[in-house]
Amino acid sequence: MTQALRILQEVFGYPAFRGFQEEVIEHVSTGHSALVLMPTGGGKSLCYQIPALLRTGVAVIVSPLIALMQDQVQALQRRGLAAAYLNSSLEAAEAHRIEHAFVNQALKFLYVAPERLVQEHFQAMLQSLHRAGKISLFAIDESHCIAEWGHDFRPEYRQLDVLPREYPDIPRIAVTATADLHTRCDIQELLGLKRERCFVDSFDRPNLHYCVTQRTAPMGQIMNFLQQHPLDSGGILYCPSRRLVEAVANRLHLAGWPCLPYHAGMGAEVRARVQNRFLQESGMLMAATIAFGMGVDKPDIRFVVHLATPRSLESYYQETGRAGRDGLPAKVLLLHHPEDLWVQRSHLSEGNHARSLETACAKLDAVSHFVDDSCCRRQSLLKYFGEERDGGCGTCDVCQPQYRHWTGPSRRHSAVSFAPSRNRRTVRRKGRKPIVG
DNA sequence: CGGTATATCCGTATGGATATACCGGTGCGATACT
Repeated sequence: MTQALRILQEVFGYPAFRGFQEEVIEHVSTGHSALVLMPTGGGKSLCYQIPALLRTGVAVIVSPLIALMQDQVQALQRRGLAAAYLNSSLEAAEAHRIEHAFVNQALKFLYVAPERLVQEHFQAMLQSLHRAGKISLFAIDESHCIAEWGHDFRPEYRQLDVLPREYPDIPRIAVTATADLHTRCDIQELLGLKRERCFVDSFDRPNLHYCVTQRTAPMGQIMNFLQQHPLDSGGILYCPSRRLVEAVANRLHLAGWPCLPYHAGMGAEVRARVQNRFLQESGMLMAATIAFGMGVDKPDIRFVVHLATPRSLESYYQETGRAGRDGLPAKVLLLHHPEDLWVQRSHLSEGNHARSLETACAKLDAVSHFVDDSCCRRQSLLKYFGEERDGGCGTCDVCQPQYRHWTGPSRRHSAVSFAPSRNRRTVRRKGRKPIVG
C-alpha cells in the first residue's frame, strides 16, 4: 500500500482514490507543479492536502474567501492536522500566534488570501521559510479567480506571479472546477505552469437537466416553475441585481413561498444567518446575486433558476453546478432575454484593459451562441469547455422540447420590472417604490 | 441599443439649449470612526 493511500484511509477516512487524484498526488508529491480541473465534489482539496502531508514543511494555500478558509481549516483540524489561516477575521494576538507557529514550522497548512500573500510582511516570512527549505508547496484554490477577478476586481490575484518568480523550486498546484480554455491559459501563464502537466476531468454533470427559454413574464414563469417543481430540499434563484433580489424575494414571500434574499449589500451578520437557514432548513428558496454560492455545499439543491442571462458560460456552469450535488436529478432553468446581453456589453468598456475587454466580449458571444443555438445544451456547454461529444443528451430542452413547459404558458405581464434600473436615486427621491409589487 | 438628472452656458432675469454622467455584480485588508 502506498503512503498516499494510507493517509487517504487513515487520516481522511476514504476507502479509495477517485479519478486521477492518485496521479496528481504522486505528481505533486514528487515536486512537480500542475493545473487540476475537477468537478465540484471530485476531491480537489486532497490533491494538495495529501502531498502537503507527504512533503517536508508547510503548505501555503491561497484561497479567495475567509469563509472557505474557515471551512477547510476546521475540517483539517478535526482530523488532527496542524492547520490555520491568517486573515482579517483574527484578533491581533491570535494572528501573531499563528505567524509565530508558521515561521517556526509548527504548521502543515496555512491558508491566506492573495492580498495577504503578496504583502511585504508575509513575503518576508515566506522567504525565511524558503531559505530554510520548509515550504512544501503552494496551492491556489479556486484558481479561476486569477482570470475572473484578477483583471479588475481583486488585482492582487495578478501578483501571484510572485510564486514562480521568487520560489521557482516549490511545486505549485492550481485547482478549480471551472475554467474554459482561455482561463486555463491565463492561469498557466501567470503561475508559470505552461510547461507543467494539466489534469482535466470531464465537465459533464449528467444529472442536471437543462432548459433555456425566453423571459416573457418572469414572475409568472417562476411561479409556474415553482408550482410544477416541488421544492424538496431547496432551490436557488439567481438575479442580476440586488434590487431584483429584493423584489423577487418579496413577491414570492407574498405569494406564500419561503424565499430568502441574499446579496452583498445585506451586512455580514444577516448574510450568515440567511445562508445558514438555507443550508440547514429544508424547502427554502434563495433569491440571490452572484454573491451567493462559492463554498456553498448543500448536496440536495433541486434546481437553480437564472432570471437573467449570465455573463459567461463559466459563471453559468459554476452557478448551475450548485444543483444536484447528491447525484440525483436536478433542474437548471435559464430565463434568457437578448437585452441582458447588451446590458452586460455596455458595462464592459469602462476601465477594462483592451485584452480583458476582448476576452469578456468573446465570453459574451459564447453565451449568446449558447442561448440561440439549436444544439443540445449539454453538448454546447461541454464543447465550450473543450469536450467533444456526439449525439444529444436527452435531458435538455433541445433534446426534449417538452422541457419548455417547465415555465408553463406565458402570461402577459409581470409586476416586477426587469428593465435595467435607471437612476435609482431619482426614483427614490420621487417616492416611487423601487420594487413594483 | 436609450432615458433621465445634473451641470454649464449664456449674460444679468429667466429659463432654454447643450453637454455629460450614469445606469450590474463578486472581497480582501487597512483605516477611521463611534
